[in-house]
Amino acid sequence: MENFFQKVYNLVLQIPSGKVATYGQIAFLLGSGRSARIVGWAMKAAPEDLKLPCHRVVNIQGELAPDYAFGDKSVQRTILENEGITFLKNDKINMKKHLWQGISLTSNSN
DNA sequence: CGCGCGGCCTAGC
DNA sequence: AGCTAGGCCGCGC
Repeated sequence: MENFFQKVYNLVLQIPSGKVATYGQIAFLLGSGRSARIVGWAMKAAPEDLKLPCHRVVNIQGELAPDYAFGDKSVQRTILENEGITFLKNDKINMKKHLWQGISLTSNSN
């Protein structure tokens, strides 16, 4: 039985390069759309050895994590750009284009 | 072991 | 567009 955190890690690890997911989406997939905050906490509590692509996890507005997440917003942005993510002029991720929809409807194997 | 708070959020006012 | 309130779980005391 995995904890909520473990579930979060599992989902986040399933996010492919060039795609991004929102905390709310992940939380929803976990069965709790309100627990998006826990997802965020899971990021900070995520062990480095998991190589959790927390940079692919952003809020629903497409904004990057606060500066204290990666130490600097530019870092996360650079990583995402390297992943193929495109940004809007307002420094937000183009959610319309890169929002991860890998699970939701297709196959709920997990 | 139990209560309390805080958090990379979200929706509502 | 900015702030408050809200539901959830892990960690600290």
